[in-house]
Amino acid sequence: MSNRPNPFAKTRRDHADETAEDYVEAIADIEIASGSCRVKDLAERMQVSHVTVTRILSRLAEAGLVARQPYGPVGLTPQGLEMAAASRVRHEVVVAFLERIGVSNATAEHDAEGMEHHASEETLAAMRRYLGLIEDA
Amino acid sequence: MSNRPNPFAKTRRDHADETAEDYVEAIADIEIASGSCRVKDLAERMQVSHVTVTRILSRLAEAGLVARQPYGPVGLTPQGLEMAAASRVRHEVVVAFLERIGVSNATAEHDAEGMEHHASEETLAAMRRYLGLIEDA
DNA sequence: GCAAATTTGTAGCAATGGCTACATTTTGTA
DNA sequence: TACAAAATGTAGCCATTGCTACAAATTTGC
Repeated sequence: MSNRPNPFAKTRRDHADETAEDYVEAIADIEIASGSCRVKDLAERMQVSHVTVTRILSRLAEAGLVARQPYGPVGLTPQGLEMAAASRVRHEVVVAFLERIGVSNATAEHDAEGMEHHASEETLAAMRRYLGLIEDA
Repeated sequence: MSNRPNPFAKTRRDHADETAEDYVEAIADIEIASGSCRVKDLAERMQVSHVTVTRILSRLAEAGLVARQPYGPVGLTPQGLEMAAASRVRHEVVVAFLERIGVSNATAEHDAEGMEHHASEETLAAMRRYLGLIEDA
């Protein structure tokens, strides 16, 4: 049909949460790749100024996701690590799924970055099923 | 692998453009469903206050996507109609695709609302291919 | 036709995320 | 060690998108 009363909405509400997930995931990646994560690393990765990174890190620190000292490296709290793990799983599922249907790795990585925040558990389950990661009907 | 240098980024830049597409698409839908679109209709649909709608419409009007007069109905310019058509096509592809892999209609509609803005042409092409809408390898 | 209800507009506040410019701290190196 | 370079922090600006509260216009209903 053509009607879509309001099945969606809310889509543009939780950008802050998406940002938190993106940063937490990036921090985990950078720590793994480089041993430690610095503000500069995040600024390069997110392609924003170090100022923006600093402000967002402050908010994440208040939220208990990130731990750090002035001029020091950026670390994740247990809560942050948990979020990073969950984000990573979702990211990898979406990337693998896109690649499976024929999308190049580069595009899959790019698109997944934005799509992973909007894929519900039901959709992720469907993707896993398609990938053969689970067996149920 | 574990490395994702910066293949993505930019994801959280163009929220304003996403908003424009969402509103333009909603306006087209509402016009079709009700004959005309009012500020109040958009407020209900987007689940925000009428104030937010009014301000966003002002911006869209400046951008040449929307045409309207004070206290009057909301209309789309030719440019707005074009954007709405493109958005609708993408939306329908994503919804149909999600349903095809086993996602319920309600969830497909919901998830598509957020995902459609992050699906590149390459990914949309892969979805169409999967749906059998195009034939090329 | 006029009062009440509904709709829309405007003012002004908050949070988020961009930025530049400038200050400060740390690091690296001569 | 001392100075230069690099990395961070801070101040302050802008745009976007939420909101409530209040004003004005439009529609409805009697």
